[in-house]
Amino acid sequence: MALDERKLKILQAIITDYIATAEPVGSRTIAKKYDLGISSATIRNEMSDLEEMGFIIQPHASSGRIPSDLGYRLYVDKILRRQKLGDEDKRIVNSMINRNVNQIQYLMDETARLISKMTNYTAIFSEPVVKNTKINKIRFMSLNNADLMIIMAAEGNVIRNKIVSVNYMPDEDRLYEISTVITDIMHGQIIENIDQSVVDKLYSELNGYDEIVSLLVEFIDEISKSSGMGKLHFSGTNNMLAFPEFSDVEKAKSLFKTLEKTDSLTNLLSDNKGGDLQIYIGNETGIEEMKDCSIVTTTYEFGDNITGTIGILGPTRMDYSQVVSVLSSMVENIEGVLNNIDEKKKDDS
Amino acid sequence: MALDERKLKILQAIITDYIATAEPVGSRTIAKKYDLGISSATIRNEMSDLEEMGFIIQPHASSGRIPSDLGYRLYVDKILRRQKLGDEDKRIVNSMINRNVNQIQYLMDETARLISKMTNYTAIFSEPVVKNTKINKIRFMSLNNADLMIIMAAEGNVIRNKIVSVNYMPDEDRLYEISTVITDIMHGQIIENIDQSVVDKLYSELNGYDEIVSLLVEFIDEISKSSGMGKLHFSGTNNMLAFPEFSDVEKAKSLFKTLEKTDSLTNLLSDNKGGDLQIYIGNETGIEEMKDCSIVTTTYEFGDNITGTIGILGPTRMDYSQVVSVLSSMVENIEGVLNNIDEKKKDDS
DNA sequence: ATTAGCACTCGATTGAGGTGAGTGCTAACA
DNA sequence: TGTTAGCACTCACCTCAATCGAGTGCTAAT
Repeated sequence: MALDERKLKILQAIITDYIATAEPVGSRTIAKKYDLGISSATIRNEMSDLEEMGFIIQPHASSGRIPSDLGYRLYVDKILRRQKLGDEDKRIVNSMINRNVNQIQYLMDETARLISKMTNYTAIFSEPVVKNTKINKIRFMSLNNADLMIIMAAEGNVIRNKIVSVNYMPDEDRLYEISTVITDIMHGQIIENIDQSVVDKLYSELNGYDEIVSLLVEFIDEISKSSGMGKLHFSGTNNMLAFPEFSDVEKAKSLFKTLEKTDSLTNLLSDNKGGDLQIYIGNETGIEEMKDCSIVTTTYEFGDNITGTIGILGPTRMDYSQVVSVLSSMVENIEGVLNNIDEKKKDDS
Repeated sequence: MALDERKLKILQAIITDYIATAEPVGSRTIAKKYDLGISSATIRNEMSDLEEMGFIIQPHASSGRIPSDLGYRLYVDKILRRQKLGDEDKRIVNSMINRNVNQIQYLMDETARLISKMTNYTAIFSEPVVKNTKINKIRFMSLNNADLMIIMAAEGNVIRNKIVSVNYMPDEDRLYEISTVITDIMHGQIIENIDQSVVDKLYSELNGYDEIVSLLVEFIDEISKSSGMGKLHFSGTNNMLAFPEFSDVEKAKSLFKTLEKTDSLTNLLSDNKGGDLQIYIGNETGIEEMKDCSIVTTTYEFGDNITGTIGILGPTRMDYSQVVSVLSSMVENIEGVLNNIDEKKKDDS
């Protein structure tokens, strides 16, 4: 059985309608609402074929059809075309991004909020991963005579800090000198690749400050060991409650629980090895509780390193065309900003 | 009509049962389950009185009674006695707190998570408020030749930082000198009280660095102006979905929406002017969407300054005795830790 | 190949009883 | 005079059957 033009059009009509209504779509509805020039009976025949091919499903005999995961997949692969963002949206995105050029964390947070507002789905992003990036500077700041804050700045203004307790606290000037020495040694080093030779060098050049060096090494170690992906953040999870798919509180609760223990989700997101958008439909997510959900992910990067993943979570009947266009424009914009920072960094002495 | 011992006992039985079941409580249930030595008919008479006095409500004629806001209020004021935490809980709390002694933000976050886990309600806390506290140190860190990070450490290891763009970037040594001068001027100043004379002093002693000084002043200004209360954080909002009160998705959605726009909630929390626990029952919250919820709040403080509020949100029929005991023990523990930090600070030169 | 027509299916809605938990009232009792 | 047993009554909720209607599959005509 061939998947001709007409079948595709009918499938598209079913998906479009189902995205809007969340109700099974019948042949008559399509004949009336979508101007295909054929009667409901013909559509019925075609639908019967589409069902046999696995693109649509009848929830129960004698009800309309809903798209299957495979149907969405076909839609995404064959039919979906990227739309451009509207002017209004563009304006909002730009103003948001310009206000936050300096801090990636904020930028991502705001981006997620914006995405969830624009799409009414849930935005997910992983914190920028630091371990693949280069160290820029290390500084110390004594908070009192026992607590010392270690501050690390990495590529792209990514900041990490930790407060540690020390037995012996050097005075401020000495701390500054130490941090200068350390920065000299570590500047430009890729965090993950720091090995014993670097550590040895730190110890030998900073004789008498073994305590601080060992705390620093521990700090770097923690960052390096932190799982391949940063912590996940969500925005607009409440939006999920608006979908009839989750009008059953039990279902909503189980979804939220799944979102909370993030490991499986983290795996999913880290699956995207850079490059283009990735779309997981229904069971393709591999997560039982998300069989009625789809996730669209993409990565944002700068320099030579992938820094994080960003994605949109919605019901399987989500408006893929909107989601794809929003997501890709956002990433484009973010990367523009990040690369600007990157340029500036390269000028640095 | 007097509120005698027996009426109180009946009220307590109604509340206890309703907390457990979320179902209206009838006279026969009480006669059977609670050993009050009187018949259901007598209880009915007493319940009729209690209703007349406004402590309980009949959702519809001929159903059991449920406690009114006033009833819970009476319960909280007259009947409630603090319980002690169990040993297991104590162990968990202590190990959590010891792992996080250094960073208040983390400490609060973990505390909230713990509270929501222990109670199955929702924990709320406001970020420590900095503006009433004293500045400890100011440092700068150049990230590249255009971006400068300003770091402020305040009392109790509260850290704030901001990345700003500068036209002229002094070299590292000079930045260090500048920060030393600034710290000399500002150390010990209460953020909110910084006035023009201090600002003038900064400008005059740092001739030639007007740009950086003005950015610093702006930064301090932002912190000082930031509303009287820090950003709100939640933990365990999903727990609310488990309560039959919110088995209607619409209700859950409206509650979550309310939590998102935090202004009214912030007002409520900041109402607690230090001191003891405060309990808002149902409409006492003054928030329409929370008429079925109660909030128990308290403040944690150290030094001479109130630093933040922490609270528990649950349905009006929440287990007040548990909530109160958990909350007060947690705060006791937190304050123990914070005051330790404080001690250390005082030793600082 | 397409369409109109028709019988059929089955989920959703509606309405009528029935059920049971609970009340209020009254009269009897200690 | 406070307490209790008994009884009629109320009302949310459940169940079951009838009905409705959106939708299908099949067949025969175009």
